Amino acid sequence: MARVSGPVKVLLVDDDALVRSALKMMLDGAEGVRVVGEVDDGDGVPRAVDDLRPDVVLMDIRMPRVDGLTATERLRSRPAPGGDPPQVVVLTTLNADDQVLRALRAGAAGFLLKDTPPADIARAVRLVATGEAMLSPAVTRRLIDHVADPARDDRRGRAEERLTELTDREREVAVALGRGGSNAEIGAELHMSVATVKAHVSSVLQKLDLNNRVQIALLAHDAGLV
Amino acid sequence: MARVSGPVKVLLVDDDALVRSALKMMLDGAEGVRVVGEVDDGDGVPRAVDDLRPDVVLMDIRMPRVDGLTATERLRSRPAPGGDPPQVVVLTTLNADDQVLRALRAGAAGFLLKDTPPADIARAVRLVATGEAMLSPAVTRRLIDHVADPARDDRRGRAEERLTELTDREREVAVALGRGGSNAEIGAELHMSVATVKAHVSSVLQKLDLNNRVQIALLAHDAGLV
DNA sequence: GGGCGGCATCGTCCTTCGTCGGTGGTCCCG
DNA sequence: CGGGACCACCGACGAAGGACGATGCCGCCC
Repeated sequence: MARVSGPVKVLLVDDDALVRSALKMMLDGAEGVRVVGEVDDGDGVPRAVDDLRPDVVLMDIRMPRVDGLTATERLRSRPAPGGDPPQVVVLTTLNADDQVLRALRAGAAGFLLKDTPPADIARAVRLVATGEAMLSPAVTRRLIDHVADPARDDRRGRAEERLTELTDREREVAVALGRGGSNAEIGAELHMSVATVKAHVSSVLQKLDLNNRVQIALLAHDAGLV
Repeated sequence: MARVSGPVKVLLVDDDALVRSALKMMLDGAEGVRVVGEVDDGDGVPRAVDDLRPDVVLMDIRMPRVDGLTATERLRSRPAPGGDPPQVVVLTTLNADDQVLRALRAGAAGFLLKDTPPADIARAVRLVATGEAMLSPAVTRRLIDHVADPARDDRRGRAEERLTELTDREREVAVALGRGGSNAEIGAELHMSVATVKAHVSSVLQKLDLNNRVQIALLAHDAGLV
């Protein structure tokens, strides 16, 4: 994250020469940004990065040989031959949930759709160079929907609520069960005989209206007690 | 999400009169935005929303009586007395992970830090009115780090990987187990005898080096196969 | 074709789980 | 004080789970 001064060095990765030249023109016209190289496929990225040391890589997804997501994963996870790996901004036309997530998990700091106005692309490049992040509004929307995930959230809410009807000891047993322990292991951990563990387990089953220990374990997980 | 034409109607919520008037001046000077009201605390929001029908609420977090997050939760979850509830953009000075998440889960479509340039605030207001979303770059960064969650992610990666060494049938059994089924139920579901289910379970236990069915169920969950 | 390895299927046998009943302890209420 | 409700604890026993071995089926490779 140690950027010094001077313009942000950018590497363009896109299989379409027209797109590349448009981006180059646009970015070189912008303040504080300079295009230092271009590559026409994901497989050329590592080499270009080593040679040119860009601060930011502007990466297309769809490319013939190695796609942009794979290239991003490789780039961000490799042993960094001298300094941090460059930041990656993915630039694509399509906005699919799994692609966004995969890109961000791979370490991308930006995800822009190709309808992004030129000024914003330049701005995104400068931003990610400082360690911050920028997404297209529609992508932001998707990401928010993903983390908000009402389904998961109220699963957890309900699970927590149900666990409150348990006694302390029962809850401890339930949590230990959530780690996958056998009755014997739980007994050892909580200093009680196997018979007692069973009694607690039975009580939990009855109170929560469940059929077997697996369901207790899953519930404990949903409640986030593991 | 049915916005018609005309300027976006905005309600300001902030306990500081100075901040409100600054925002009002700034927004009324901007294209396509009009401030239709101001409130000095979260408790006044429902009333103002009913009276003024804003498209967007610009909400501070820290307020004396009812804070902005609580107000957002109430606003977005109530039975919508006529049309969709307005979109909420949270506007605050501090960028804490739990606050961001809570706001977004409550239904906020924007989260801006108070150092956001005026033009961007107006822009964010127009954007969220159309159903998209906007976050400050630093907030985006946090959110990305949250979803990327290396810990969870490679738990899942490893779980998936380990499950590949199973045969199809074994994997089916593992998934059914992940739903909390007994051997008898699994057998009925997959048309095989209890003895066969047990054989598959045993095989899975051995291949994955686990001790009991609970651990299989948890692994299946980590892998996201439920 | 014979032999070999992997898979799905099942029955047998021991281990673990879960149910049932019971003890002692605390607290509270009439 | 006597009873009732709740809790933690335990033993015994039938039911489910899990280990093991066996069978038949396929595809593969000398």
